[in-house]
Amino acid sequence: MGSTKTDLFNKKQNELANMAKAIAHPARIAILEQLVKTNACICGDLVVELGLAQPTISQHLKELKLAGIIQGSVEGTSVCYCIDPKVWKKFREFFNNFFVEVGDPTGEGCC
Amino acid sequence: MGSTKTDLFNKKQNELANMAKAIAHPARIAILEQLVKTNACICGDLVVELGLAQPTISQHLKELKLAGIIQGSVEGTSVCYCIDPKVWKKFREFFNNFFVEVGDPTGEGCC
DNA sequence: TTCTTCAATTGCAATATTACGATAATTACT
DNA sequence: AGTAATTATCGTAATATTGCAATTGAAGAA
Repeated sequence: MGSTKTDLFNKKQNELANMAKAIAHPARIAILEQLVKTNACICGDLVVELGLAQPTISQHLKELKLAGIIQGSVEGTSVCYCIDPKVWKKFREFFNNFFVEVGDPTGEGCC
Repeated sequence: MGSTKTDLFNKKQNELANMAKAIAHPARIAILEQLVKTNACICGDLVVELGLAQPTISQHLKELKLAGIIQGSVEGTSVCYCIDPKVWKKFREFFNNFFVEVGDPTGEGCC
């Protein structure tokens, strides 16, 4: 126990769940916001911006990289991170498709 | 350690992270899909639909209810669940606002 | 009341996540 | 080589999540 039974669900459901998990932490949201805001890449500035320790930031970056939503490239002694626009769009579409317009005839749910 | 340092982040970031966490599990996504699909409410049918044990489903429902995205009301011996359209829309907007269009001049990130 | 049915809660085990100190790895510069 | 700067990884502790068996709770039917 303790681990998700992914085999019970279809690919889309697992994929969307993983996407949600990738952004299910305020630090990772803050990182993505920074990367979008500054358009280009930053690196260890993130450690200063957010108040978390360097290993913690590094770990969050790793998870975002694993999810594919960011890229990192070595730039001298520092590392430059940025959004992967392709994957970003994929996220955008997945969440958009999931949160379809839902009818509310009564305006107050159904029960 | 082990717990998120929510005080380092602003309200929007924490709120969005919590929303993401609410749907960061394929079972909860499957539940929401069912509720949207059947429009009206189901209840213990969810236990049959998904292959998880009754207490597990109950726990996922509890989390979704805590996030506010679903409502439950007693209907005889069974309980009827449904989407809260108001909160659903809020989720929709939050994710939509977060995943803004991101420019990709080169088409391949920035690093 | 007793029985049945369905859902919530409890208690527990397994696993995952979050955070950080300490340490390594990498690159640039002397 | 040695040093400084920056990031990744390791190891560990604290907490959170997932899942279910067993039980309890609540509502209707006998």
